[in-house]
Amino acid sequence: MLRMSKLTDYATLVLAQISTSDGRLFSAHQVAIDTHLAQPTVSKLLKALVRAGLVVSERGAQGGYALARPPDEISAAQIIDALEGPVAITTCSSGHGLCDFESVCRVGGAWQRINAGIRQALMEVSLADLQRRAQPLPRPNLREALIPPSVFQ
Amino acid sequence: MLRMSKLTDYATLVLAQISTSDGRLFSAHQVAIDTHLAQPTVSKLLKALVRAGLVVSERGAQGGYALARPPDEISAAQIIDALEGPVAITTCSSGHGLCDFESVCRVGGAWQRINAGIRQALMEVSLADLQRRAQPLPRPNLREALIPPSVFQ
DNA sequence: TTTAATTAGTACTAAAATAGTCCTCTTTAA
DNA sequence: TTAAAGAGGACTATTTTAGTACTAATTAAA
Repeated sequence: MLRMSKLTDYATLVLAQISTSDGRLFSAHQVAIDTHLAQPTVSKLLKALVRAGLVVSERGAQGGYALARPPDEISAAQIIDALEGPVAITTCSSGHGLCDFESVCRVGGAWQRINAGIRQALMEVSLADLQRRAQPLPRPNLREALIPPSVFQ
Repeated sequence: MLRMSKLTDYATLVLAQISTSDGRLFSAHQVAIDTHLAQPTVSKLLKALVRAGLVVSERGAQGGYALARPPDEISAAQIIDALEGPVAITTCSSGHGLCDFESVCRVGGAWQRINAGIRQALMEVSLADLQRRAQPLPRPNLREALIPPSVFQ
């Protein structure tokens, strides 16, 4: 189904929520209220987003979270990576030649190259884009992604 | 992780294998041997591919499977759909407004539109493309997918 | 007409991934 | 000193996915 996990979807909501800050920090508690997500889930998401560097945190009373940089400098690919690790549509595309079927595989790296194309397109979509309703998003050119480099030289 | 299931990956191998036919039918048994996949798995895949109309079958002794049409008329999107149902990267993007968070959702249909862009790109990639090693693949233009239709009128 | 090869359909089981929660520790403002 | 926060990790339950098995239907050929 080529799907993203629910948590990544939630993370987008969380990021969009804290992007509305006027400079103050958002506590996980407040974000949970605003997004209607359960607080433990929100905490988990925010911790992952901090680890990925998309969000900064301050500990202690009056602590909380804020975006690490403006919404137009946070890409959809980074959001997905933060929650799920690098985008990879097949087992072998995330691996390093560990595929059992390599000797008989007739589809070579095609899915990997498709994956790279999608990933590149997702890098060009920002959180700001995601928040803009009915706004343009890049459509990956997967066919181009399969053209061997020599064609361009 | 935006991933495809293993079975979809296998299905690509299976399709590539039967595309080598010189007109004869491939039995599930033979495909299993050629691809090094377990036969029950191959059977399951082929049944799904028949149901999706990508492959045709003949029952009975000497029966077997063949591609329903040439490899360049079978798209990557169709292969994924056959095994996993329509591509949808988030729960809400596959649904029909059943999302619990709709009232507070600040990201509207952005992921859905990204999904549509990826899907469109995958429709432009054929089985023949997947078999060609190091060949071009369309890269979806997701940014364009987010442009509201009015912009084009 | 019988048999063997072969697909169709469905149900089931086991394994893996995902979602969600909880607990303990650390930090910091009041 | 206390209470409000985040950090880190462990754990459980649920859902999804992969894989297998069984039975029925179909057809060529002996």
